[in-house]
Amino acid sequence: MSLHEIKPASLADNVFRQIASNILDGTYAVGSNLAPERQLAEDYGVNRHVIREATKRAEQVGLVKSRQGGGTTVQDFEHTAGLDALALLAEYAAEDLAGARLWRAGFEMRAAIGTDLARLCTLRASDHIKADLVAIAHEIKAAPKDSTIVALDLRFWERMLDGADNIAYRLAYNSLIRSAAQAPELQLGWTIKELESSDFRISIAEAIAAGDSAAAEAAARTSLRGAIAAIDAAIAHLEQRNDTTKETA
Amino acid sequence: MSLHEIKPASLADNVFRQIASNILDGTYAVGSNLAPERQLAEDYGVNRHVIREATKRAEQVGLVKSRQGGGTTVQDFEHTAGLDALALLAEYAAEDLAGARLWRAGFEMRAAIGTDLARLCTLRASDHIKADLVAIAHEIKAAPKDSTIVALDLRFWERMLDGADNIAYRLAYNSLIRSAAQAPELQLGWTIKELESSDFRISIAEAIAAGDSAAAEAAARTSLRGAIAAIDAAIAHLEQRNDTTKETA
DNA sequence: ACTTGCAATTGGTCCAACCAACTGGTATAT
DNA sequence: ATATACCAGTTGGTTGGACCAATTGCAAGT
Repeated sequence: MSLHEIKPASLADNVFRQIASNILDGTYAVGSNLAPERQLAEDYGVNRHVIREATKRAEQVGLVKSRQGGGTTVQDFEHTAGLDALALLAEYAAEDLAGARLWRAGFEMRAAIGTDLARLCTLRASDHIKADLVAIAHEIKAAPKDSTIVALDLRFWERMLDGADNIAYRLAYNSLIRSAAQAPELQLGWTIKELESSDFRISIAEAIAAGDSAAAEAAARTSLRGAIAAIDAAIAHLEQRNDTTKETA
Repeated sequence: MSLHEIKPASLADNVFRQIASNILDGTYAVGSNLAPERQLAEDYGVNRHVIREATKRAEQVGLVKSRQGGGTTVQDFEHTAGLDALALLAEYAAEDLAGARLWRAGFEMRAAIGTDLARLCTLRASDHIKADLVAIAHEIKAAPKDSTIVALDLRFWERMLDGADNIAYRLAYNSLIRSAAQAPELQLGWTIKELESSDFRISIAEAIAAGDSAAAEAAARTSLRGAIAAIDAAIAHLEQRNDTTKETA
């Protein structure tokens, strides 16, 4: 069993999470000001420095913007926050329609990146890396369908990132992983669904090893879109239920 | 002319930048500890709270990790940082080989996302948005090739993001924009090169409006890879020059 | 050689000020 | 009456010093 890392949860950490969640779920309106630091300090019962640390982190993510003398303004995170904010969104997302849309967004991005990763890997990866990919793909096929397979899949991706030599993809992938880590059980479910609908990455790895970038791209596309159809179905179902609820209301 | 936003550059801001740059360029070895906060405070000639604010921001980005009593450790940002870190990398990147690779990485990701964005837009965007896209595409064709065209292109993307309804792409795009903003002149150059090699987004917009997702995808792919070839050429040139330098050394 | 335990180190938090930019209202000048 | 200038309050930025709490490493004891 893999215990979750114990979260230290410093005071500033907690305050940051609360502020972030209030912004992300719309409790704090865009354009409005946060309460003054001194006020927040009193409200949360902590020192002002703790508040400052939290708001500064929020500013780093792009959730707020502070101006000396002018207060701290809530930003429109959809226009100001970077991909790092996705993990925060995932943290507070429920298992509802919004949550499903979030997962779909993440998987769609994963598919797009993964497809290009396969192409670039074919063009740039060393033979050593290509051989590794084939080996890992076979391991995945043989692995039990629990967290083991997720871990192996991560290794596969890691190797793809090594081979593709693209720092943007690498960092984006880290962001996606962080987001997915917010709901490990969902991640396991969707990942297995994705792998079931393909031959476990083998076709990707072999196309890369064979130097056929078009085939690698196609294999990756097919494979990585496996889970998306399932999520789409879940979304359609939730949307339908929502409509029904509205009608009966 | 558009003046750059005046940077307030608080003390913590400066410290953060220095720490970040030292980590990103490898001056601070991965796994090593930063100097203690009290020491850094003395070194930089600022209060310890300022140092804390800076290191906390660095921790938020994934550059370091602090443990009470145990010091602040430099992380391997390629494995711990998210896409937000790309803008930091871009900030300190020179116009050399590493810088060119960074730009290529960003444009490759932009192409991958943009291609899928076009596909999703075709499937999900409202007629209103689709009409907007066509209109903007024509504006781009008529626009003068200076910062005007970059601004218009941003609007085009913004509309694509609206239509595709994918929050991950939206946030990733923000990260990319932030990175590109670090070198506006380069951005202008590559963007024009990209637009020159296509018919100015019009084929994308029309395919989307026509509801032909495959055509939209293909048009986007073709168009968005325009600049990459040029960057590839620049990289090849720089690599060759590097090799020559080594030989003569 | 191993364990135990204290003491130094180092990040986390608090308190109490003061500085500096911004905001809004009031008084003054036109 | 409008516009300008100014002042005082608000609010983020910075400082200094102190104490708490987790970690680390050396030293004493077995």
